[in-house]
Amino acid sequence: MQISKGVEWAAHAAVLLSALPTGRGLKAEALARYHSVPGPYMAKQMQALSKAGIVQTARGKHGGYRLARPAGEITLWDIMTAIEGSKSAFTCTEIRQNGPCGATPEQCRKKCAIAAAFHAAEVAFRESLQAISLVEIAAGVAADSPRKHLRNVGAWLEKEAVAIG
Amino acid sequence: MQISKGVEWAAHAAVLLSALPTGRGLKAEALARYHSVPGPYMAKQMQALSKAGIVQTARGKHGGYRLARPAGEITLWDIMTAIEGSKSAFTCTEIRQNGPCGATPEQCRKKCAIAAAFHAAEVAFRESLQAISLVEIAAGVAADSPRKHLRNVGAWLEKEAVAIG
DNA sequence: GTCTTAATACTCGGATATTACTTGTCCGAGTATTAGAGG
DNA sequence: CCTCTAATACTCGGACAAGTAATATCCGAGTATTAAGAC
Repeated sequence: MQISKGVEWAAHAAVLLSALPTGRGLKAEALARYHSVPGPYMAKQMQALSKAGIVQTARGKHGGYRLARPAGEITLWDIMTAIEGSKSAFTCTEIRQNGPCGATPEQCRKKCAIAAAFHAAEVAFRESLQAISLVEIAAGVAADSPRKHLRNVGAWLEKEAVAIG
Repeated sequence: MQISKGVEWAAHAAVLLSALPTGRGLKAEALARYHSVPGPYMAKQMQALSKAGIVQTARGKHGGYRLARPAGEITLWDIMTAIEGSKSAFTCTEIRQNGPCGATPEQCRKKCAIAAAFHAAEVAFRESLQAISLVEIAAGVAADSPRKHLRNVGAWLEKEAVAIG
């Protein structure tokens, strides 16, 4: 039960992109530099977000990443599944069918009770994350930041942002 | 985000132990044989349950494992944390403090908004699992099993069970 | 001066090593049985 | 025949390899710029 570190990076990167006006973006190297994380691995996470349709990309000299849809329509669950994959955390190997008292096929119509309990818990986890979009995250971050810090971030973004149509 | 296979095995083993009357238990080899899983690895999971205080052990010739408390007081969350450890799935590395616009220490009084959202989701996950005890699992399994199968299991348990004081 | 074109510089994308962890296995520590010898 | 003792057989407990996935990295594919050359 371990969430990949890439999820954290991708989430922070997405929040940063959400601070940009529509039509502007950042290149992978800038996203990595902003948080002082290894550039190539950051790029790998951004590729995953791209394949999941969360960010749009532009190649070439003025290339970079921008959000593919409004920040309010991108949840933390979207980002997590983009990086980790959408397979469920608990995988039932149906060991109830094994051994001297193995369950008969007709008993297995219904899902194994243990698997069902874990899947219900995962649903609760998913719904909690689906309730949080980049907008709420950005608002929370802004509320905790002094005005001076927000100005610094704004200036940095203005310097690094590129136009992506 | 992957739950160890050992959690599944330990959960099934605990449910099996809950079917025994108080004061009786099973040895690790029997638990493994019941589900046709590798014996030594099954034993490893049982050791984890033992260290977590979920099962009591007896060594020696008539050794084995029995539940340490009533099945109604053992939840799936207990079993999962016993195997996987109780550290949270999302680890915040505080990358918001890095880079050219790193957050100042006073901003970090409050938890990072992203980490807070993930931890809230984990709480929902945990509470869902804490609501399910071995009793509910056993009841669900029994409801789906034909009478004949339950008799087979009962006979097998009677044959393999050992007395553990 | 203007248009075409080819070279170029800079970006993303996928394939490639390295490390950490889960999975699977082994041998030593510990205890009730039990066989045997002595009383 | 009973009791004490020591050997024994069987269990759990922690230490030890093998396989797999996460982490970190590199080089090739693709595009806007741009500079040169022809008209």
